[in-house]
Amino acid sequence: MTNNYELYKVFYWAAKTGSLSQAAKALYLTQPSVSHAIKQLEDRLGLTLFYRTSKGVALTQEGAVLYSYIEQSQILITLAEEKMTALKNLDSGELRIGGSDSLFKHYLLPYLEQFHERYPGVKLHLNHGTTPEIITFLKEGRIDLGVIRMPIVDAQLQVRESFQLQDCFVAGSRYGELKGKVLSLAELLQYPIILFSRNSRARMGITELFQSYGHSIKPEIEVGSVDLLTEFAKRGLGISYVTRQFVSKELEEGSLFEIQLDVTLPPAHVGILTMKNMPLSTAARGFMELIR
Amino acid sequence: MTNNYELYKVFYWAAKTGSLSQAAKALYLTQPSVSHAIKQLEDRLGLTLFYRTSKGVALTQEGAVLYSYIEQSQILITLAEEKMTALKNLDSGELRIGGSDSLFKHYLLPYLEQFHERYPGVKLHLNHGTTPEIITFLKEGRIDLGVIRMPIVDAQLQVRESFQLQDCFVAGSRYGELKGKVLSLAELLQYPIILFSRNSRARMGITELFQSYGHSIKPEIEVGSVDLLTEFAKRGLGISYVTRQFVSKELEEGSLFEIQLDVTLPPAHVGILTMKNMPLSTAARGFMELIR
DNA sequence: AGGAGATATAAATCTCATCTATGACCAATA
DNA sequence: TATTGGTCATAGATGAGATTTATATCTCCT
Repeated sequence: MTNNYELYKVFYWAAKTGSLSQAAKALYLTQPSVSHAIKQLEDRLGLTLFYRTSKGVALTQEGAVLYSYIEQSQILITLAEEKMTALKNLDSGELRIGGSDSLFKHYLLPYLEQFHERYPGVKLHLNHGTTPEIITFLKEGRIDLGVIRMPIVDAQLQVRESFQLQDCFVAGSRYGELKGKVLSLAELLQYPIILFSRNSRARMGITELFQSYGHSIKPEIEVGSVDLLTEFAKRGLGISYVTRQFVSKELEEGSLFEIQLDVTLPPAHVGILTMKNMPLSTAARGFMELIR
Repeated sequence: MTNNYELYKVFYWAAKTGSLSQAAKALYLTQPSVSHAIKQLEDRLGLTLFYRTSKGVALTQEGAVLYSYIEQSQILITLAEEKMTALKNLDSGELRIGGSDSLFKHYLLPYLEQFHERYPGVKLHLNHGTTPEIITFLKEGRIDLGVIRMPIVDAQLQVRESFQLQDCFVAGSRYGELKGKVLSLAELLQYPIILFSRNSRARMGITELFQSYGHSIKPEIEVGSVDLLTEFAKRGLGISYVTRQFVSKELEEGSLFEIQLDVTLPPAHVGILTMKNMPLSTAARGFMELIR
């Protein structure tokens, strides 16, 4: 059955308008073309589909049966095309991003707001998780892009470096005497240290750094969120290792201050992860462009 | 939007099989052809529909949305094609016949039985009515064919003469003395006559016939069905004017006998009516062939 | 390293959908 | 009754584009 589905479109319009000429107009064809197409369909099906009269065409019984099916089919295709246009124009669709809590809150939020304002039809799905989880989500196709702390080495992933983050140690008024001083790592370790929980990338980074200088950093307190790091430091429970940009408000208002060190803490980068060799959804592409 | 719906068929199979090569096989095309078609569809929609991998293709988010619509659409087309095949083969469909009660019962019944046995999937619709009603039904497209008593003159109708009917006068044992005799019309009119009701064709025919011989026939009793004509004659209420073929059983068993006349009653014909210049449904064509 | 599978690309081919031109038919006018 | 304006059908010419063949590229698996 090498049926050309194009014929059904012609049939649909002929039946709908009750006129081959009108169908031709609707399809931007000529009347003989439509006439020929209908004849072809009739030949292939082995049935007469229309009565031809001097003022148009009318469906036969059998044509009417066919129409009841084809009409639905055509409506679905029309809906599909509308949906596709909507997806293309970002009037519809969804954007699924994976990232850590803190990155969402402190880094992505303004972009997400901006994106949502510009494309209110696109649904946002934010998936929180650790870096390995994010990568798994990405590989399983459950998110369109991941936002994580660099570096990442994975052959399947496309990485785009974005924003630069600077980590630092901060304290509250309880340790006010340290303001303005420059501490060595050994001196710093005299004070109670508050770090993010063990499995985070920032934690791993700072642990390695201290080791490379011959020190071992053991936190007094371990917490599970950036907010708690900030809160604990403010209340004088210790010195927190945080990302400077994530506490800029506290630094400005003076509820926290940065501890100067005699070594330079290496900057970290935020990386935007996508699957290599896989096309981005239109929504994801739109978002990538926005944060460029 | 000069969208070739054929592309959706290709898309459907590519998505369904998850492989352009397999889709090509299913569609009796080559792989490059399918590859090209998909690319074209993607270009027209402005969206990427598939991820290409080394072991086939997989739908993108947007492709999956499209598929949800197209799948339904294609299924409907498949169903439509199956239905059309069934209609063509008379595994399905309906046959709508209009006719008089007596013609159905005495003339059409065996054909209808035969037709139903041969094409059990075709539904039969029998519409009873007078000749003018039948013609109206036909012109309104409510029946496929009409079975009526000839003659009919109507430019819009196609008439096919069929069976020949012979009308005659019959009586029961009450008038046994007439058996074997040959009566003139005048003699016949001495007896009470039972005729079919005024609007029937048979009634009009016999009235005209008597008039052409200078007589006027006025029935003692008028009835509305052939069955009553028979019953009344049997019970001796008068002499009924009936179609010989419709009372063959009674003539055989002797409960009625035919009255011989000195004039010949003209035979009537059964005509099969269809609309001129309008294609017959497959079912109707099948039936016409059967009763040839 | 090589083979077997997948898809992509390029250029040549040829089908067949479409067009123009015309005919035939019908209905409603003048 | 002839005319006009609408319908669909038919025939032949044409050209766009679908399809094919041949080849490249890539990935996975042995």
